Amino acid sequence: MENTRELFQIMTRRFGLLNKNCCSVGGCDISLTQSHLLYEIDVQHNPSMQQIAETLGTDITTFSRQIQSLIKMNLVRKMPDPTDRRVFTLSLTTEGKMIATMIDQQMNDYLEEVFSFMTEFEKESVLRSVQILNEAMGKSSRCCAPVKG
Amino acid sequence: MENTRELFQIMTRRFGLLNKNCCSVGGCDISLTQSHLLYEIDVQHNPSMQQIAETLGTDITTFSRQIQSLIKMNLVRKMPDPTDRRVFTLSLTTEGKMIATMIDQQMNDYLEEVFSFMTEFEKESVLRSVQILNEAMGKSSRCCAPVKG
DNA sequence: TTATATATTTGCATTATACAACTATTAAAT
DNA sequence: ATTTAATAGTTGTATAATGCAAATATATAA
Repeated sequence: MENTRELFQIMTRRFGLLNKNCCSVGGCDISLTQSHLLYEIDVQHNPSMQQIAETLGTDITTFSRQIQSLIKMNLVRKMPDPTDRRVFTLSLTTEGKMIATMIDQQMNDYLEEVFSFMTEFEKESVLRSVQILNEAMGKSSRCCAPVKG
Repeated sequence: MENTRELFQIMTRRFGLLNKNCCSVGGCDISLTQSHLLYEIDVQHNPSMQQIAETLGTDITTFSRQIQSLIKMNLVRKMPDPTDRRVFTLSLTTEGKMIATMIDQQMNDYLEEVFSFMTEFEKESVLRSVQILNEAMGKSSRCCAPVKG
């Protein structure tokens, strides 16, 4: 009775709920979207606006405003690229880095709790599977290459 | 370098993108949220408004309006519960059922494509892992029990 | 039979989102 | 070199999504 889509539907919904809860840290109220921005800016090395917007599949105009509010919150810095004056590169401020780390920590804590209901063997298998899944989705032409409306 | 959170972050983002693309079927333009509503109404047996709203972690007032628009699109039916006149039970119309089935089919197609990049063994392992993950998240006190703001 | 709790809806305000049009800058074409 | 085309980003405007507060209707408890 449980088809493949059902399995993944439930999983993504649960992660959605998890994420919803996990982003308010240290008095700073971060939305789910914002936490994804912080995460991605942290991971990539001085990315441009376009880069992050594309990674996240967000319209650049929406993204521009999202960044504006993160700058206002003093979590993100926007620097003009010296080699191309059209481009701005993004980075986290000290405070932004701190918040990103806290969210990361909190998510890992949550995941640890989830893993506590598994055997060590199951945990390894799940981690490995997520990795495999990510790679496969990376190869797919349909995932991760957001087709604009 | 790839910590646990990172793995899951990437996975959920990719699924988010996948979902974004997969919900416009048969000329009918369904949003991601709406597809989740259709799915859940389909799965549960004549659920009440509250039931679905709670499952999805959506505020009941938002949900009320979401249902209103699905009714206007003739995808969902709302019937007064004979045993408790405060309650309305939800069900899919024939058309709603059709759309839900088409989305389900499309998602399964996408997933099949993703699986095509794996060995049969890996696929089995991934499916099993998602199942384990869902069960574990179900047991967690933090997932799936959306704590309101 | 009054008080309290539950299910749902509407008023209102806020936020998120995206398309179109704009500016500024760079790269390509001739 | 100079016009043309492409790229990066911002702002105007409109629309949709969301949620809190308050209201209505019904059910349950005191």
